[in-house]
Amino acid sequence: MARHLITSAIPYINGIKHLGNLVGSQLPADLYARYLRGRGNEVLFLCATDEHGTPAELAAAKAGKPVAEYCAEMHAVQSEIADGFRLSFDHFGRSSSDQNHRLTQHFAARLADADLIREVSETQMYSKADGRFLPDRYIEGTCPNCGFDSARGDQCDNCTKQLDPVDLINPHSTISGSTDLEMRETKHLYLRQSQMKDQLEEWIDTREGWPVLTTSIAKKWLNDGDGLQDRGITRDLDWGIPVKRGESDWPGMEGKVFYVWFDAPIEYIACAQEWVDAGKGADWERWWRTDKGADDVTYTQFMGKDNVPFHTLSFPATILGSGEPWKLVDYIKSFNYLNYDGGQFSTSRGRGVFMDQALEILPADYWRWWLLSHVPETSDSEFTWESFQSGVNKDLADVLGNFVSRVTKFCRSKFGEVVPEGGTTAAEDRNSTDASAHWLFHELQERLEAYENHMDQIEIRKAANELRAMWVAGNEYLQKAAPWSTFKTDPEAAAAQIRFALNLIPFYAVLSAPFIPDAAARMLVDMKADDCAWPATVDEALTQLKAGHAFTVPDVLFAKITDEQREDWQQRFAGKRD
RNA sequence: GGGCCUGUAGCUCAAUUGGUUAGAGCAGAGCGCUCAUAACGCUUUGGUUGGGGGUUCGAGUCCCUCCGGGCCUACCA
Repeated sequence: MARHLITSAIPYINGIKHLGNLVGSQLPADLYARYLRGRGNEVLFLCATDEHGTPAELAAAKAGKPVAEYCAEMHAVQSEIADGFRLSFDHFGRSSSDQNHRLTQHFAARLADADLIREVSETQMYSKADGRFLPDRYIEGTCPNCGFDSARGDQCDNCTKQLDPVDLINPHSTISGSTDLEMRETKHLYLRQSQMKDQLEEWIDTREGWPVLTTSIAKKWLNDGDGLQDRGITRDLDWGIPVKRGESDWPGMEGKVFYVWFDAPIEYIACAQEWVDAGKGADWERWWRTDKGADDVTYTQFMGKDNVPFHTLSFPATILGSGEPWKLVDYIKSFNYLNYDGGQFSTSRGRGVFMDQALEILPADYWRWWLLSHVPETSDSEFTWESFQSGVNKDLADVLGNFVSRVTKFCRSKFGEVVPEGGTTAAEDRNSTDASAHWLFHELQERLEAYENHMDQIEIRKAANELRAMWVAGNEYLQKAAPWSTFKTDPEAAAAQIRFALNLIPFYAVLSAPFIPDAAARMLVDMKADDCAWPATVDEALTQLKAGHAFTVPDVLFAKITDEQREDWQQRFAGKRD
């Protein structure tokens, strides 16, 4: 039994995430975790909320709440929604946890001891009215290059020229609108990533089979311009992890906190500690310390492409630089973006479907299936209501749901709600004469192998295609075998055909559970087969339900999305979130 | 500006990394079935692989060029 550590990029705290965020890391990570657990592996699947930084402070202020209280509330909200989507985290932690405070300060001390941190004095824009230093993009003004009047301090959205906030004409704070700004001197800690460039590059170069998206972004940062740059890891904020060198004060750094991108990945480790402290596990070090049992752990990270530089460079620099035997990531699965109906999902403009709204209108399985079968693996992909409706109705309702319905109802009407006796199926006896059953049998063997291979490789779309093809094969079998006409002349043979077909239901349920866990669970419950495990072989799996085994005809597994619903939702989610 | 990715059937995507006649699903058309959620199955229409040029016995795949889309560019996270 192999051991797998899986982390999803941690979602930012300042609001409910949209479907694009969900499909870019948490959902595929959950699919993989469920699959590996299903196959009997030991899995630790961690996620958390990313709670520090300027946007969190501003969101809290807007909500009129202390930032700690705001974050606690939003964590609870995000946690509940994650449950709603059946995201099977072993623990959903918080980057603001005590554990992360201590660990982040510990890493900073180790890096300082290794001479990988330097102090830099610099000037930054300070807003007196806001009482805070402002990140460049929170300053707006007129672009000195093109005259655009809402250019941000980091870049002009109109002419794309990179700017410095002092270049702006008539700069003002986007928070208060105040023009009372000044450049103030401040001191910050920088992680000397440039010192580690060769080490990081060698590590990247020796990773095998990583997605092009992952390695190309990493190489770009390593070699662009003057190479990998040192990175500021502290900020002048109130809310965050206080800058300390381990447990000691850091002279000159009073009142400052670590930058979120320094402490957020460390939360992956701290989260395992939270998991133990919450009483859910016994030993976090055997997952994270290669000197304490994590040698045989396979660690896989999931994230959107915007997170790649931090996971391929900054976080490994932190780990390698510490000189301690922490587990490094083995495989980084990164995703492109999901667009919404011809444009981007937009949190700020309320465009698209947000996770809470999605669950209000349809069960999690609908979203899980469509999103995962259209996950943006090779390029950006697009959500449209037409595609969603047609994908869900066709795949889930017509192909899978209706299969379950037609088999169980036919059985009930001819034999009762019990697996019928008589004849032999191709799974029970390779010498059976049911040619169509033999066809199905071989079809499923091939498809199952392909499905497992794709899931092992985290080729999600391809895996979804194979799974769907197995559902289709069940319908093909029924059409070939036609038990409704067999029954008229040879009820025993029809009984064998139906027994064979009934066995497909728990088989499908187990294989489909990573994609559609709720429907899979209902299928198993109704078939009184909740003890079914991942199939070792197809013939073994298809003889699970023996003659005489009682079951219940399931309710409709997936109601179809009507045209009226689709049009209604299309309108409702086109504009502003209410 | 620079870099990376991308462009394949009406739509969404494949194509074992240069190797037979470019394949699936959806949508469309025809036929069949009547167990089932008006569901299912079979057959079928549909392509100058964005344009042009080149390398090669052979190019969707490699090179050049043009056109379109996207992302990143280090102080949002």
